[in-house]
Amino acid sequence: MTDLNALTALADPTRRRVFESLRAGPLPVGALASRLPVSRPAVSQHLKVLSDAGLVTMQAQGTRRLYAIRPEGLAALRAWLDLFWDEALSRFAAATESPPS
Amino acid sequence: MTDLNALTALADPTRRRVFESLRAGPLPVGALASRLPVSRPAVSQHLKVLSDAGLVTMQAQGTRRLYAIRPEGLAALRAWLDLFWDEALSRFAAATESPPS
DNA sequence: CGTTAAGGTCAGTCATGACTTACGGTAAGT
DNA sequence: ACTTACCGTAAGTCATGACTGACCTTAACG
Repeated sequence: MTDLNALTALADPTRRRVFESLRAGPLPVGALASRLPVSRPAVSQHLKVLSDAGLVTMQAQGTRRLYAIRPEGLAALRAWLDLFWDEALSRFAAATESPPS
Repeated sequence: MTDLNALTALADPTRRRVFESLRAGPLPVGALASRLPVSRPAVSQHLKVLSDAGLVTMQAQGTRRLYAIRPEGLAALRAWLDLFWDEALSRFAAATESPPS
């Protein structure tokens, strides 16, 4: 079984919100927590999971920690999805060449 | 927050194995259960979740139920991923046009 | 019809993990 | 040095959900 830790990391709704909040650009932990309905430690823990999954990067600025999205972390997941996607396309192509009798 | 039930459905490891086992072609529940380290009821429940997420289809054959992959169920997830992917590409393109001073 | 094969559903158990409060550590401001 | 802002970690609580065994239904086969 392929292990896609990016997938399990993004499965949690609030963690996905953290990830999506980073789309507009890097943010410190406090700013993230203020936008979300959970406490700051919770956000910290989510960021750790995302970081371990290679989905975000951290850059310290004094006591602030700027977190940013790391799109390459999605590569494996994308490739896995394309596996099924391409298969569907080839099946469709085969069906087009020899239509059902 | 975008709700991607396909993502949460595929987050579970054994459920992902069920889904992957269907890549070779449609299979009845029993055949799936025999290949996996869980009981048949467990597989049934996983198939229900996958079905609710639009990831598999069911076709009855007597008392047998043939389950097959439904690739369109992955469309929303793929589109969501491409959101971040394209953003990364455009950022890279922008950085190429105006390199950091 | 009885029997067997195939599979969905129920009820209950158990572990994983998301969350909070409390605490400790570090950097900047006065 | 004291204080304040910012953040990570520890410990503990609680709910979600994955799994199993038992039960029931439906269809094919003798």
